[in-house]
Amino acid sequence: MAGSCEISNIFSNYISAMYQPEEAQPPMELLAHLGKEDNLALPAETTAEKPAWFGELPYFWSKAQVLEWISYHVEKNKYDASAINFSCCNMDGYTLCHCTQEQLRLIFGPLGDELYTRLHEIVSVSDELTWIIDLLEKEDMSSQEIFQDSELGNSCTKESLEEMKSTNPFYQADFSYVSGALSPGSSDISVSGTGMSHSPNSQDSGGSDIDPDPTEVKLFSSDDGFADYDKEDVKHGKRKRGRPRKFSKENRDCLETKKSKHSPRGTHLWEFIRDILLHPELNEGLMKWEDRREGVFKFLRSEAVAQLWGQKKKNSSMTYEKLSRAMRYYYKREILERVDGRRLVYKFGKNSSGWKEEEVLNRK
DNA sequence: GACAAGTTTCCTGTTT
DNA sequence: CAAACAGGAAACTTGT
Repeated sequence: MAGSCEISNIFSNYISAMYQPEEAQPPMELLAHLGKEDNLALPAETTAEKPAWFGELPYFWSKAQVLEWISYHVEKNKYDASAINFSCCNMDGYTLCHCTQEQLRLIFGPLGDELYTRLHEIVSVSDELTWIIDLLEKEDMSSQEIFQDSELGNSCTKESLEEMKSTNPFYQADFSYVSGALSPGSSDISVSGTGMSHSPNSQDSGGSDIDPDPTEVKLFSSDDGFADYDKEDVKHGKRKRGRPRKFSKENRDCLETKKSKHSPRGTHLWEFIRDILLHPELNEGLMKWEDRREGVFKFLRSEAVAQLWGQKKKNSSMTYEKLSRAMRYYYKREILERVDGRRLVYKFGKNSSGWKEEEVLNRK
């Protein structure tokens, strides 16, 4: 997995590149819409000098940003910092996000609860970004328990926490090492893998036609109960046209964990595609630029991309065929342009944005 | 509840 | 022949 700084760049890049056209939402607003001015927004006069952690999601904070964030809350709460074991604060945002409330309480005492709450308020705005976070999570899933992540070089190790358990007066409860404490609803997809994790193969040999990759597609495939609802009906003849209902609202609510009431706008297919292309380090050979300047790109593993899109939309029956129909609708709106004679190749049109190198760089 | 936007699903036919 | 492309038609989801 990439270092956290790198990911942090990816992330800010992602945020800034995202949903720019109509919404024109700068990152600041993205976070500020939390509305609670005391948890994020700073006093008006300080906003010219934003703290390092502001404007980025905690998951991607560096150690320095984490420290700054902690200091901010220590100060804000007039908390007696002498009670804090700062040797345990040497963690990056990734680690911080994985701390349970108990762990934070263990490290920070009563302030831990406050930190936990604040942290997750910030994190909860990241719903629209969770597909990337999910990918990162899954990439990491196999590799370690986060507190042992030598790459991150955290001094807040499992051992040190264990040790604190016995010595720290704040310690009250058991904790597990990985809590998956990201934004609520971020992982209700319950995937066991995207098929993207560490597949050094990703036959970039120019063809998607080898796409199928059955093992991989199987990984995507659904346990979520929506998947095959229609196949039977199709076989047996009549089936309503168009998208069938999945479940009644009640049933769906039972199956899904809580999700923010209105899923954020900006989850458009072309943006999803663009963002995959903008983060080759994350897309692991799903797609590639054919002509970066011109915005020409190609699906390398079309079915895998479709599955990923399906995951994002919680629709496990997504296929490239359906995805491509949606892509074709973009021709009329000039979000995409046709590329004749080339299979699986598309081109961004004049009504798309955020993919050009200048645009991406300018927002860094 | 109506409406619009953006898909999603299905289908038939064509091209590669 | 299979896979991809094209587009019409209709249904669905979500936000306003």
